[in-house]
Amino acid sequence: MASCRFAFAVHILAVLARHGAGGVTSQALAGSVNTNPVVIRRILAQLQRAGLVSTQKGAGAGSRIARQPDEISLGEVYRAVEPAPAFGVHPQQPNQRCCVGREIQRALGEVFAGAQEALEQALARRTLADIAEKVGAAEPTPSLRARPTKRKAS
Amino acid sequence: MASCRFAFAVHILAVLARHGAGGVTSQALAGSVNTNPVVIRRILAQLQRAGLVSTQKGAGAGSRIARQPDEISLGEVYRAVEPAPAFGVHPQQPNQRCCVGREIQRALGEVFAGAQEALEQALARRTLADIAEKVGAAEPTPSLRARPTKRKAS
DNA sequence: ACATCTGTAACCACCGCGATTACACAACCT
DNA sequence: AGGTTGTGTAATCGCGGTGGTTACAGATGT
Repeated sequence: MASCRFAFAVHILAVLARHGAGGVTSQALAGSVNTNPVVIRRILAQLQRAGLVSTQKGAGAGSRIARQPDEISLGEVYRAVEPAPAFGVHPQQPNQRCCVGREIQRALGEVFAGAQEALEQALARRTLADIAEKVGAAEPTPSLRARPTKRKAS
Repeated sequence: MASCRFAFAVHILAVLARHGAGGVTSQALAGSVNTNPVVIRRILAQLQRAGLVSTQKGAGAGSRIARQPDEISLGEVYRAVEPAPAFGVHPQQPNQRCCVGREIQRALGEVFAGAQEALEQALARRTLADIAEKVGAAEPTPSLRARPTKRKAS
């Protein structure tokens, strides 16, 4: 799993948690994450499907968090954004004439399932509130809105 | 982590565990995994560096397992073969003018480390002997060797 | 010497991902 | 209604990683 979608999703939710009821546009979120608004909207769409976020369209629109931050576990966020399993198996079928090749996939499947389970349980023990707390010591973000030009990282 | 190197590595070690002291060539292993011998040798090189396997070069060469199967945990195999962490972070630096952007990486780092730890511990609880046991119910593999060279009781 | 097999470099094709552009649609405002 | 703003989504591009393949030097037993 080399994707950073999960990191982006947690970042987005952390910003939304800080803003509470105030809607935040994808462009503003893109400004904080430092990426393109479309990338944000793609992740936002996944979070909507999972019921973690609600988005209002049209003028003066924006997204807001759909639940209390302490009721959103990072395990949920992970599953919302990374539906594929973290482990890959043989791309080609192993040699069925070899007894190892015949049975290895089943054996590996059990191991992978156990590891995936452990991973998700570890994530499930943390909530978005834990993240927001670590981040929230500072003052509210100034000038998240109104990013007229697209500039590279400072 | 979409790579299947870990699956290949476990497969290779399972075959070696079955063959015990008899050396198995990369070509024979490739026949069981159903891939190219070079792919096998690449993984074999990593397993050698980790001290899990010993290889003899030259004519009539081959690889054999370097420890008892019940003393090789899958966590070791995982670390030998997948040195990179399973979680990716922001490819670009987040916006440092946003308090979330400033702190999110540290917060995510802690979470990721915990999840990675849980994953590796889950793998560490299984050994190669567990895999070999699930696989080993059947009879020894016939005709794993491709070329009619040395005939070794398999 | 010879045959065999490993180690490694080099190269290719493919896939997934993030970034970007473009455009249709929705909602709010005057 | 019309204009403005912002979402949803498709299409495309470039990049990096990965498995597959070929090629070749070096090691080693017979």
